[in-house]
Amino acid sequence: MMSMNSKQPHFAMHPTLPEHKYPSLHSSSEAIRRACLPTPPLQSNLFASLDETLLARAEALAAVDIAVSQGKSHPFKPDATYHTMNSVPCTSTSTVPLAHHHHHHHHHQALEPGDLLDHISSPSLALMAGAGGAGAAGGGGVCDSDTDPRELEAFAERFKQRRIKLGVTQADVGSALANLKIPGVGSLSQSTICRFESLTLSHNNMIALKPILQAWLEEAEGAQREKMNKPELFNGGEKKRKRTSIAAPEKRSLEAYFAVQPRPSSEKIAAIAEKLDLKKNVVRVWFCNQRQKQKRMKFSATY
DNA sequence: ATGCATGAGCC
DNA sequence: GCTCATGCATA
Repeated sequence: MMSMNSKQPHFAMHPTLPEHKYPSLHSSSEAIRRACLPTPPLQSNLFASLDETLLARAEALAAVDIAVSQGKSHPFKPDATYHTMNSVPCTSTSTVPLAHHHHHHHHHQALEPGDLLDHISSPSLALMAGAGGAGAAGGGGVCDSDTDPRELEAFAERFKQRRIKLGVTQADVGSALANLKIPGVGSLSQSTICRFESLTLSHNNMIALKPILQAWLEEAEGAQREKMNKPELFNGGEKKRKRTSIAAPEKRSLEAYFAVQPRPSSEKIAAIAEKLDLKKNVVRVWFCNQRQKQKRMKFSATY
């Protein structure tokens, strides 16, 4: 039990595993999905022309899309990307939570064919059968059932319901985590709690957060029971970041490009940025976020 | 609930 | 420059 060394400053997911997010079940389709992605290393040269073709087609599609959608041209300067961040770590007050630890495998731009086989080194692949029992040392051990997408989904749902029953908001949960005093665990934002409940996090992220939220839930329910038993004792009771908004027409174009080339080179990003009149960095980040979005559990259709 | 962004760690 | 975890701002 507890294959992953999930403890460490925070929770370090796959420690030394070379790659691979989806443990067992759907690893195959995941692998297939990735395998379908183009862009092997050498592609730059060999496929340069092909790429251009694809790009052109995407552009054409996008152009048509834009033209047809509405005569409306750029409603405003999308380039208004303010990095207006005052370098001051304003909210850092309680934001010293789980640092980001990634092991980070790197399929670079190429996807290892080994994806299909890498499960041979999977950590908790062993016994998946007895999923039911799930002794799961509540402490933090990660047993097989913890990596089962269905179990995660079920837990997320139970979590939300019990959280609501406790009359606690997502934001409350996030800040309350810091009181758990779990080494390496600080607070989390409402966003993250929300994403956990809606499964819009990566599979690994879900696995890492589950034990923490489970610990909070158990403690919160325990505390409430305490109150129930002794009601008498406990009665009563810089500049901000501006979010860039990409207009619908531009967004449709980006999606068209993405469908053809999810990982455009720096040059292509620049070209796209110019055509859409967006800042290059905005376009780059958009692609990054789009890729990340594809990896969210919810969209990892495989089970 | 979700779009755009930052930053860490790695290549 | 990428991935990944995460968050602020906002619809």
